[in-house]
Amino acid sequence: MSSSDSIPGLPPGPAPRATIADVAREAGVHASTVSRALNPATRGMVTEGVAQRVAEAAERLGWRPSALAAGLRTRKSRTIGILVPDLVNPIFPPILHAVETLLAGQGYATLMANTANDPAREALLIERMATHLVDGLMLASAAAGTGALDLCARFGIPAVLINRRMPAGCGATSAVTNDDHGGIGLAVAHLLALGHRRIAHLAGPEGISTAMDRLSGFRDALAAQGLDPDAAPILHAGAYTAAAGQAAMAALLAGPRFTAVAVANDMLCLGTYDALAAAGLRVAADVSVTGFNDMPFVDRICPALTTVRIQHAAMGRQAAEILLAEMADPALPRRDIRLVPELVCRASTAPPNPDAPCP
Amino acid sequence: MSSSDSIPGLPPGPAPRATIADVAREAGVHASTVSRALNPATRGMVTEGVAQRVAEAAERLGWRPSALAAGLRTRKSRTIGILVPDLVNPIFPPILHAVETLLAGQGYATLMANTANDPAREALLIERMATHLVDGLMLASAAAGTGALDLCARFGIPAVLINRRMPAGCGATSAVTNDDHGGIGLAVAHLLALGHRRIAHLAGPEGISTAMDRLSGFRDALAAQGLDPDAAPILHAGAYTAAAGQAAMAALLAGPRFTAVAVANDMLCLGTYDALAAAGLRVAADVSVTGFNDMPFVDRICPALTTVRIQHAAMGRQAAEILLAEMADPALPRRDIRLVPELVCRASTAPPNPDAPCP
DNA sequence: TTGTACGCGTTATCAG
DNA sequence: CTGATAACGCGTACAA
Repeated sequence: MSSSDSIPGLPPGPAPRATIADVAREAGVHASTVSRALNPATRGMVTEGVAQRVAEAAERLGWRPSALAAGLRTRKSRTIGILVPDLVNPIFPPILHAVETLLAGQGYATLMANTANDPAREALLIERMATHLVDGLMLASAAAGTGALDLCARFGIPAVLINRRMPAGCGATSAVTNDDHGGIGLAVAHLLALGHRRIAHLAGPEGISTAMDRLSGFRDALAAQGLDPDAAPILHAGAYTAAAGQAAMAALLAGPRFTAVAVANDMLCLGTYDALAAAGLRVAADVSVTGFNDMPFVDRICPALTTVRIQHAAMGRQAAEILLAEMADPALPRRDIRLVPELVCRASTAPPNPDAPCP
Repeated sequence: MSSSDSIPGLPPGPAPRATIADVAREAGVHASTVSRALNPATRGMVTEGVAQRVAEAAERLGWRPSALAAGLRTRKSRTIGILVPDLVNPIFPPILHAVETLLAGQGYATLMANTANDPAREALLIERMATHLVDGLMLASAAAGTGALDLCARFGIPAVLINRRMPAGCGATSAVTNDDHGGIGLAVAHLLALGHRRIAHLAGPEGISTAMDRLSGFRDALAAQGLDPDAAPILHAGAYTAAAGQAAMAALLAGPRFTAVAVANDMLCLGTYDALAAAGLRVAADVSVTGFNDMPFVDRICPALTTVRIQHAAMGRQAAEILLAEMADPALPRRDIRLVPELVCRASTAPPNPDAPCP
């Protein structure tokens, strides 16, 4: 009975896919021999001549192993999932790109999904990935607490965090993040060196680890220079969006005076530029602005943004490497990688202008 | 502290996945009944009470169906693949985002991969997706001919093209593209209305359908106004990158004079800006520039780019809808959707300046 | 070195 | 309406 016979009850598929049994028949060997001959790990168990015959037969029939059948047997899908909050946020594509490239090189397929920062959606997607038996999961979106990690644990899926850390104590998961604390310090040091003393901080949304780390880095950097962090104007934006940045910056401008602002995120800077323009202030000339991320094209905006560059690609690559390593050996100690950022000086910062308008 | 670190009574470590047989035992029915009760399509075949008991048992055991086992049986993985040339190119994230969102809503998982515009890599990735038994494939990267589509046909995988069309005659595949021909016409009409008569075209790489369509649209738009297309300076960039744009623009500037340039792609415009600056020319004031795509943040560059806006998200959404429809009914006629673009006027275009320097 | 036998978890079919 | 049974395609102890 040939496997290409139509199976009663199943719709007549257009493609009569060859199975391992077909290859076995074609090569004049048994199916298990085919399996051994074609699996690199077990090729040694078979005679050179047989291996060749099998390979030729497989080629002739255009046979492709079914990852589903193999996975069902091995409990491994050679598939890895990655969850990002919002693909349209330009910091994620480079990460995703690096991840996919590395995983593809190791023979893994990448299952991608957007959570839209919605915990319920995130949970649903994780379940779906569990259903698809992903071998590992990369979370760039675990903003809303430990729910996602709990799910991974329940499904027994190895996980790694990207650009996010859980609160201290929940350290059972590796994370690859940027050194946000030190990064914002670079920006503050730069502003101080330019002569600024009244520096504001436009912080990210409360509860997000990058926002908290950058805020504390900002305060510590001021304190290190003998300035009082409590005297600095500080405001949290509602989200990492241009609109939220504009609103927050407008509010900041209504408060105590400052000559420079260290912003927690490039996207917020776009709104910051708008708010300054609306207030009749010039970036750099009247108020210096620093960003964070060095996302694509901020070197092209007007004026070019001085910002803290994150190693996006390295982040994705390292996270993927760590995940693969922990999949191979779950007993491996968890890691907490902080990549070191770098300040990129452009045109949005300048010495304080004593003649600047009000703020 | 995680809530799931230990379930009392169960051994810690790798999660003991429940199977359908466990649920059947728990609910006191047969495995087939469980399958029927939990599958929305067959729920009607079981008693209400039984369905409820089964659902509860499944919930109690935390059972998740194995997509692998189900797929092995049904020959459907509820997974769809999407190939993009380069995730870092900002036109793709919105497309991918829209695709994933729509597919997720229909219960599909999205397998994503970068081809890096490498046909060999593309072929490998398609094979891998075939291996994973994707139910359909979306190709945003079929630049190098019909090889990809041949593979899909051989594996019997329904496919849809995004932002790319095959040469006429290869029309066995649906495609969702932008109306590139008409789109560049909008840009040319705008430049003509401003008073420009010597308009150049910085074209995209030869052999890419978007580049060819935009080029012919450019020529037709000139001809429609009684201008001679053959007199217009035209040069192909080597790739859709800023660097290629800069090189091509520099070459264009060395040729016959023009007061405006319709560029085939926003990314090329970035290089165009550089080349103009290097030649001591001001964008808009000396040479008007139009782009194509309206990719993120070109409204923020200096000067803000006048460009042709593509409906990226709609492109992804429509393509996904078409793919799902054709998967459901392969006999459906193939479609060739052209989305209509829109001109966005910003600051990179102005009336011709008679006093401009040389070009 | 190769063949045999079985199981991975699910669904389709047929019998009751 | 439900139970029993047989695939789906492959990997792998175990036997030969």
